[in-house]
This record gives sequence, C-alpha cells and structure tokens, in this order.
Amino acid sequence: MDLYQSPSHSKEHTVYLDAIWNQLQEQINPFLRVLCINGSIYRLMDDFGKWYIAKKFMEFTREAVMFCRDGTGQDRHYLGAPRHFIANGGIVHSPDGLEPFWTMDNGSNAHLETTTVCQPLAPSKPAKIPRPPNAYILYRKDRHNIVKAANPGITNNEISQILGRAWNKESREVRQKYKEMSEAIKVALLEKHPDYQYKPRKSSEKRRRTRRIHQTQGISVEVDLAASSATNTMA
DNA sequence: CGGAATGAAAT
DNA sequence: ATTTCATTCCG
Repeated sequence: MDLYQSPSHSKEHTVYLDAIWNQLQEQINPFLRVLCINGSIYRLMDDFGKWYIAKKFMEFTREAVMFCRDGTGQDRHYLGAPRHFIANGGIVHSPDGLEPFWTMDNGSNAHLETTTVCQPLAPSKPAKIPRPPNAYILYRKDRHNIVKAANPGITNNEISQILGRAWNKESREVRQKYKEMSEAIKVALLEKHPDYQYKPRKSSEKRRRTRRIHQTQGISVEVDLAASSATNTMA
C-alpha cells in the first residue's frame, strides 16, 4: 500500500481522527497554547492523522505547531508552536537531513525524543484582532435573528435597512445601552491586547481571495526556531 | 468579495 | 472629508 502519507481521505479515517480531536478539544480554552496527548492515543495516529490534528489545532493557535514527546518520562506528547517548547527551557535540535528532536534543559538530557513537525497552511499570521463592534453593530447583531425569523426569505441587506431605521428611531436609553456595551467591549479588548490598534488597509490591497492552500502532504521536517521564517502573505 | 446600515478610528 | 471595518450571509 502507500508507504508514504498519501492522504487517503477515507471516511473511516477522519471519523476516528475526529473522535480524537473531540477528546483533545476538551482541553481548549482561550489561554491554552499547547495540547497534551496521551502516548497511547498519539501512537494511534499515522502521518496523515498527525497532520489532520495539527491542522485542527492551528485553527486556534494561528501559528505553526509541532508534536513533541514529553521529555520527563511521562508517556505523552504535546502539540504546540515551537516557541512554547523553547520558552520552557527546552532545546530543539535539528540534525541535517533528519527530523528535529526536542529535549528539556532540566538535567535529564538522556532522552532525545524525536518530534514530528507540521507546517501551517497559512504561514503563522500574527493573529489579527477583530475591530471592536460599535453600538449599531451590536444592536443589529442582537436583532438579526429576530428580524430574519419574522421575515422568511429576507436578505441581509434588507435586514440592515430595517434595523438601520429601527436604530435611528430607538430611544436614547436603548441606544445608550448599546453604546456602553460597545465601550465595555473596547475596554476589554484593549485590556487583553494593550498593543491593539486599528489599522485599515487601502482598498487596493484588500483581501485577495482567501488563499486556500490545500497542502496535500503537510508533513515536512522544517522548523527553524532561531530565524522563524516569517513568510509574508501571498506573493 | 460586494452590498446595506451605523459609527469609531485612521488617513 | 473620506475610507476601512466590525456584524450577517446570499449571490
């Protein structure tokens, strides 16, 4: 059969992978950067499986992730961006030609564990922070489904027209309520991202078609931590 | 992506 | 003063 990872997208294949992913997903929270995977489960995955799970997790991290075996003797692997592994005093060695492996700096350097690396589909974006919604946007968001349910077949543009009129007729109290909400959201955002700054782009450089790069075989051994190749967006 | 509404923030 | 974009989602 296929010695290499020719991604056979068979139903059964992804079904069990989805099961694994669902399991792992329980770990996910806004602060989680690295997933923990039991060794037994890890060994259940082939190259395609690892790529599949990594791809899923990258939707959260928005950056390149890699698998690393726990160097402390625990039978488990971690999945996360390389920077997290070195941040904890770890070291990633990459012998020429061979797969890179990772060790912890805390004494037990006896075991050099190998790792599998997955490159991101989209070269690690700096995670763009969405603009905070203004009062009207919040108002529309709230009533969007209401209006939609009341008017079968209505288009979003029509919903905007209706709610635009409704908004302008709304009482000061209501408008004020949404205004405060939007400001609270803005404050929370700035608290979470002190560096955030609205950066509108020129319409000329507006989002080209979402570069959907279906990397058939995303397993490539290539992780340079020293000089993280910050490949820019499309050419 | 454009569009349809409003408003905040950048240019 | 003008333009982007945040929300929503069909064409």
